[in-house]
Amino acid sequence: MARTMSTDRIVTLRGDQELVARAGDLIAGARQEFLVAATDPWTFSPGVNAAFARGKRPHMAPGMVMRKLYTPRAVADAESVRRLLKIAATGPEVRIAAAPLTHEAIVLDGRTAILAGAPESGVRTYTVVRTPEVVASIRSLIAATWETADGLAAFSGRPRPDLTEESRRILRTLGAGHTDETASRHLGMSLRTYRRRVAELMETLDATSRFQAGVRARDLGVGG
Amino acid sequence: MARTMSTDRIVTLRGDQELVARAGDLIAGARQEFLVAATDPWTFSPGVNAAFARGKRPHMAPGMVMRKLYTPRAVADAESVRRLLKIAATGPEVRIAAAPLTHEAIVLDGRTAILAGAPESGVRTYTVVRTPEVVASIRSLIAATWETADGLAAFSGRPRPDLTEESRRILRTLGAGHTDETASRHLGMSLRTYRRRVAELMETLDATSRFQAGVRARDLGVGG
DNA sequence: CGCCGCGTGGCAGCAAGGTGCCAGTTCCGC
DNA sequence: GCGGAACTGGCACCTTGCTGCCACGCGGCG
Repeated sequence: MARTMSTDRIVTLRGDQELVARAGDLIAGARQEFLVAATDPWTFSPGVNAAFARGKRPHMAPGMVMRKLYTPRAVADAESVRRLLKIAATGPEVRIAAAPLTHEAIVLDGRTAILAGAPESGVRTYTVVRTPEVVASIRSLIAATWETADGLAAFSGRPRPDLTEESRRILRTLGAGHTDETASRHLGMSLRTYRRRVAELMETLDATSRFQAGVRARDLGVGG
Repeated sequence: MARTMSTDRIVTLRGDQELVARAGDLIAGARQEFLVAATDPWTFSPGVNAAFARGKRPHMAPGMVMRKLYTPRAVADAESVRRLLKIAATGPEVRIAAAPLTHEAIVLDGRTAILAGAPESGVRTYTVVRTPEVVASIRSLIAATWETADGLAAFSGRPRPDLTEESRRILRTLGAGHTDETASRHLGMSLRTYRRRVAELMETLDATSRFQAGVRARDLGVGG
């Protein structure tokens, strides 16, 4: 029958100090998975960065999944993008969701969720949840948003390579799924030259496999 | 200081009957907003439809926002799409998120969340949450997923393939530009199995080259 | 128990992709 | 005309990707 949860499964903390004091070790103790969803990397700063400063930082162990999901606000200017790229360089994956994430959320190892609430009379509140169903739901929703979010690359202001008409034609034949053999004949050039073109294209697309090249090409709007 | 939530703010219900008995009025009582995130319209059926059958159905009042968010599985075949279109015709907005929503969630008027958990010994459990921060977070995440989800119109044509989590992982490693060798090791499977998976994936993507598969994968929002 | 179906992994062999090398051609500018 | 840079295509060789075949292990099922 209906069963009320034990009270320690959900706790509200008031202010950053209390967050650090009560949840710092929790955050640092993440082992397999560390998910963050927030508007930008500075939202949590007052509290979480204070914790991080004391070494209470989740360790980037091998096999650890560390994902940070932000809103477009996090890439509003070039400076912000640079800071994000620096974050990404230290290990975590970073993506930008199209929609605003008004409430920051952290999920630790799929077992604990830390949810930021609106400030009450100037003091930020944080809710620590351990109820399995609730944490699983939040984790699932973050995963869904993550899935449709763009990688940082789309925002790093990397100038999109300007492709010649021939390059576009080659990308189209590649996208058509032909073999190099038939594609080259179709384009009226030798196999050798065709492959040379493809190699050059992959260079400009910064791709190391044809699959990756396909993804990148699609991002540029060609290939389909 | 730390404050433990009052115990009635989070309750776990066991089984559909209990859901109907204890939360039926809650669901029917939604006035401004009714959000559902689930894999497909039939996941909740045993419990919620039973409640609906007794007239405990949220009323489509003017000004009421009623949104139903499903996964690609909900539009896996033409029959399912038809049923969804019928649902949409009665009022609610329906969208399809690219990613799997493994845990069903309902949010009522931004004040109450009902989260489905995994069945325990055959009995489905539902967790009713009223903690404001938790509900607000879940609502925000559903909104973010909703924002990037596609309308039903995009699917009334051909059904988009329903990819498993493993498939997504494989597409991501492909998109990362690894060789099969390193990719398979990274995913902890043999080279042979990895290639088998890739072959299967290319089949479902209807691609004849890896480049083409990359393009198709990008169209589905995975691989980057 | 044996038998099945099923998923996995190793191996072999082939197909496809990728590249260094060199010869031939074209198109400059001197 | 001459030399050289730039581009092309053929050849050879290697890597990578792809798949058929078979063996092994595992969980039902009679």
